[in-house]
Amino acid sequence: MSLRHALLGLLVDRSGSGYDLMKLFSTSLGNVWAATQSQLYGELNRLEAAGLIEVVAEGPRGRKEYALTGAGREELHRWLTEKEGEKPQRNEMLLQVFFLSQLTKEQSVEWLLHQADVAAGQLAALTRLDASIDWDGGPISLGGRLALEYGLRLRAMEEEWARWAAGQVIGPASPEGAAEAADTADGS
Amino acid sequence: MSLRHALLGLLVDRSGSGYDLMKLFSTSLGNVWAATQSQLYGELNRLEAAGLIEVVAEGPRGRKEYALTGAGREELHRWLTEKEGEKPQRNEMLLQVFFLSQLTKEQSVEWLLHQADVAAGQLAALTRLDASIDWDGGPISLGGRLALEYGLRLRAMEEEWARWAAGQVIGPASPEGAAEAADTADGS
DNA sequence: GAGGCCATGTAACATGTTACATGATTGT
DNA sequence: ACAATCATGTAACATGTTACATGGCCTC
Repeated sequence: MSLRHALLGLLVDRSGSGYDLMKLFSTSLGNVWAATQSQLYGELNRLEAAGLIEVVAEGPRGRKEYALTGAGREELHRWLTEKEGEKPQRNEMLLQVFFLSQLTKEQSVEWLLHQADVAAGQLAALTRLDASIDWDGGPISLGGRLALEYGLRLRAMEEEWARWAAGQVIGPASPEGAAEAADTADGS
Repeated sequence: MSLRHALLGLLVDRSGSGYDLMKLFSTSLGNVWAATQSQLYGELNRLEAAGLIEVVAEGPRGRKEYALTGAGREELHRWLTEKEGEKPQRNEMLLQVFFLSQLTKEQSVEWLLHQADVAAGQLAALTRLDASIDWDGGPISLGGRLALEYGLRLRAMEEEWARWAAGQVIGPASPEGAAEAADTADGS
């Protein structure tokens, strides 16, 4: 139930409407937590019913501007300090890796190099994002910087891993791969 | 809908009952894709209704042993070769990082070092797992090894990142942190 | 015959996705 | 007036979680 906490966190130091919050999910925050518009408005209503946020202003087009209540601030703090057990993990890419043997060696290598390219592309996108943000002393900026650095390290790791894995598939010594033996200069 | 594909993948080179498959999810495969017993039995029935698997034997206690059909094998292959757009990402730990400024510096550092310990523990667990598996020529073993290596690199990265992040929180130069200034020997 | 494992399932609920619906306001 | 953007919502469906229900088989 972390969408709830994402919303509380965003409302900590500025009030905003669902529409405002949506824009944050589509940009910076979307890199660590995704949410659809549909989900967001529903959750805002539930948060208000639970007394964790309240409407502090109403604007044109039915705009409702929300702010944290004391209870909301407490809940956010509780969530940040609790230690929880490990959550179930899911990584579709790794699931596919598990069953990579269903493909031919050539297909597997191609697949892994594609993953490397995807990771490289994500790394480039994060690098661009990094350059585009002015890291002045905003309140979210420390956390944002740390999260971004995680992303940079993660994608770099993924690219390296995928290229390494492609090498593993080809094999430390692949004697039967005669088709691609263009050069006979492999020593030792 | 990847639970479906996880089941297809597991049934590729050996038939098995829901109970058998459950055990795989609680051990090796559980590291990349989690599933509950409840979900699993439901999905098996749906897969059979869709003609992707079939009951090849019935045993005691209502045991039903499933095997892939041709259509199931095709679907698995399709899933492995399709290129899909990026899925919504969610990482609760990073979400918390985003809002770390709600804690004091001391609390933030403690929190980050705790994350480092968690990652280190996971790394140790994977290392133990690695040592316990005999990597003979099983059909799943190549994919399993690659996935495990990903996990090892990921957790190592996470630990390093968390320790680095703790350093960032303390600050490149923290003039007002007088309490911990035990040594005055910081050069430059 | 009793306890432990084998084996499958249902029900209630929470969370997330996709598509659609509705309309106000602003700028040109 | 027209389009773009602002703004909130509902409905149907898919996926995932937790708890409970039911009973057969095997070994000691």
